Amino acid sequence: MNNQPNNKMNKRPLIILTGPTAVGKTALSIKLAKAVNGQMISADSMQVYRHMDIGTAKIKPEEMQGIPHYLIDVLEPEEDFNVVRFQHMAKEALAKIYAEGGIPIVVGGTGFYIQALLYDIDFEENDEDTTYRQELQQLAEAKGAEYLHEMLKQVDPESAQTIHANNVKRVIRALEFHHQTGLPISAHNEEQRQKESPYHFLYFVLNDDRQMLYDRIDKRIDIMLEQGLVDEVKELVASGCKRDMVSMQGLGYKEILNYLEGNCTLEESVYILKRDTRHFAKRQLTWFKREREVIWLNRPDFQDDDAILEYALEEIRRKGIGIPTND
RNA sequence: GCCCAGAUAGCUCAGUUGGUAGGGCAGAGGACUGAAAAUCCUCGUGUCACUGGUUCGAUUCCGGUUCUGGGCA
Repeated sequence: MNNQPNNKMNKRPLIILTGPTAVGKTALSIKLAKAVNGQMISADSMQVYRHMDIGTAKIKPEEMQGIPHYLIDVLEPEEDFNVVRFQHMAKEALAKIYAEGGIPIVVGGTGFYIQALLYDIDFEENDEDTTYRQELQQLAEAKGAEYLHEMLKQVDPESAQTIHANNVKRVIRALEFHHQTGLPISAHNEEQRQKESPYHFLYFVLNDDRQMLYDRIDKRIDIMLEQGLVDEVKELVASGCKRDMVSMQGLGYKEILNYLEGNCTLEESVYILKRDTRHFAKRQLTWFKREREVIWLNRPDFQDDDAILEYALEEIRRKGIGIPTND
């Protein structure tokens, strides 16, 4: 029955539990970890930051129920965070979990990070010298997006074709990549796309009816406000956080910041926050839809979380990932 | 009760010097390989309130009706 090549049997197990924001990943992840002897690795670009609890809907220590969580509360809001850093830290966590004989569960909604870890994408490490990037940024501001896109056309016409001129961030990265390696990023990406995962994995995506999801997002934001989101942002500002920091790009932070700076009323900023969070959820779903080998867990198909868990456990057993039984 | 102004896409409005209409927002779809909770792309037919009339033809002009604002008694 098992016609997988032998090397696959040597791959280490990895369980991913993701889905759009506010779908209920955290609660399910705890149940899953308990059933599987799992340990959490957070794939969330904002929950890494300390002092950002309410706006990121971060899991509370008591909710962890003793299950180790990696990559939560490990950086100060002033620090930069990105995929490469995530990849490093996540790999370290993986090593520890494997050493202890646990099963890693990657939980979080940042699809790009999950992909980077799952397929061990090579980002062609270079020193964190960002001067060229800054130069390009200034160039874009001074001469316009088209100008940069023209530059890209010269060195990497293929990328120029796929990357829209208005998408300045990606045009800059493509130029930077070429500047650092002398190679077109298009070729590099194509190469990475072929990669097979080094893990024996299961990729679960928890989803819900769209309207349900949107209602839950609205409700969750109202709760965040009640819990003191505005004060949380005020404190961050008081401790020196500025809007150009990576952490302050998080939903809930940049909008409230806008209100605190007097650019709009609180009501307006909450309206925008809800709307942009909905848009974000949609973008997350678009990402997961095109990922390979994904197992969808659609809430309307199940009675409750326990039913979802049962189904997920079945899949895990079928995949042959060891579930130690305590009974 | 009278006068005035409106009634056009889910919301908010523009427009048609009469030839059945379009922005913004919402919403939907997509891209993404060192900012990713970021960044970017694509998608708009709706009894133009209802009803008579004028007209080859009315959402557009005229009359009436209903509703919504505002004003006057």
